[in-house]
Amino acid sequence: MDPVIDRAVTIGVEPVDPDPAAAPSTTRDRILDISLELFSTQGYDKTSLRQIAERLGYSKAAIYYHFASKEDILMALHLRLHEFGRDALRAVEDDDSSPALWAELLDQLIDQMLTHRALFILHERNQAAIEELHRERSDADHEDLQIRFRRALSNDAVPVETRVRMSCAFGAAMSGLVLAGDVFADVPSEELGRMLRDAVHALLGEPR
Amino acid sequence: MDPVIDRAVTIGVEPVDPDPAAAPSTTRDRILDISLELFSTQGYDKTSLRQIAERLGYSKAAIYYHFASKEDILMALHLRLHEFGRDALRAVEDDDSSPALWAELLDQLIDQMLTHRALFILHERNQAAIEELHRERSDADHEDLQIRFRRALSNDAVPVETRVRMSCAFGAAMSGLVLAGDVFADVPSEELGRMLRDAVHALLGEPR
DNA sequence: GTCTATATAGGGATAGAC
DNA sequence: GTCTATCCCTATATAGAC
Repeated sequence: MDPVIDRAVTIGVEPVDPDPAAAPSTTRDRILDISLELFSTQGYDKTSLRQIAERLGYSKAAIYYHFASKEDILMALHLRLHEFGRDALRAVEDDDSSPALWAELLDQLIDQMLTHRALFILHERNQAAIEELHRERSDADHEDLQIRFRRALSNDAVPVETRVRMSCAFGAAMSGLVLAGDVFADVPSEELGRMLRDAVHALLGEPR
Repeated sequence: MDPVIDRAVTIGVEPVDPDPAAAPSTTRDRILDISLELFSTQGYDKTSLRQIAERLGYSKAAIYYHFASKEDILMALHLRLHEFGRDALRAVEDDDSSPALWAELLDQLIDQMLTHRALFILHERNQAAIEELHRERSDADHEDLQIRFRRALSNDAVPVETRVRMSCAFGAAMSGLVLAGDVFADVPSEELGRMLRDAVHALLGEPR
């Protein structure tokens, strides 16, 4: 039984950061944190394992004890986000994708975005790499958030005008990630969150 | 005088597609079109020159006759977008970034986005690579659109609430690119454009 | 649990024949 | 204007010592 295989294969979602105040203790978590930072700033493809290893203080090969591949690191980070999104997504059910529910969903998503900004930026800036992830591994029951969002926007029971509005509301909520880099960095999170929710409701509030 | 160097260095913006109906005649244009397709679907980093050469029907090295590097291909595509954006950007001046002007700017941008969808998706999905482009080459007078947008959003003369709204409006206008892949593909462009403009004006129209 | 050393492949890029 | 052949480098990943 090679312990390397034993651990590396285990990339399930572990409880995310039991104590956020404490610095990451385990090597595995440190790898994830360093990777998150590098991936979200330089991009996944431009970041090499050598670079991660340098920051880690260990050798490159050490990473392979904790992760079976570079992609597995990305996958672990992706699952983190997925975990946060799952709660928010419970609200929106397949048969009822009303604007009201959508607004509720976005409210929660805005909170998640503001508290886990780096994680969202990672996804925003590395869409190609993330999609590649899904293409290769039809990962059992792990159904992607993006797919479920798209399904909601495809629901023919809802008029197109409304669905476009829903899409716009999503774009508005996430707009901080795309264009504005750190433009609104010094605006307190609560305040920014309020403004974003206002915008979302301006788009979805009165269905007309 | 090596003709290779002579041409490869010339990556200026040439008149984009004089006759859109005709298939691209020059090899250079074919390279750009193939690259645009591959870059925007698979991502810039995941696309190799070998792959482009295959589709082209030529050998890998042939590409180097037309472009000095892989990055130069991306740069040429980036300049295409830049050209389209320049017109729209003439409206928004540095000293006056009012919501009204911003709305006007977005109206034009929505049109550009709908007619040059692939080009926008390329930028949306390869932000990391594009930024790398700017980091290396401080390309003379070529000032990036993104930077100018950010400057407008940083203008302290405008209250934060308004600026966040402007950011949201931008996100709403571009929302089709991010989440929805081809969800609204069968909605006619004019109709979709109208809906998007509606959303933008809902966010910026009545300042409160 | 971490390291060294190494294998292997694929990438971008060059030189020069045709 | 296009192609072949080749170089060189860096990246991921493996084997196995400590």
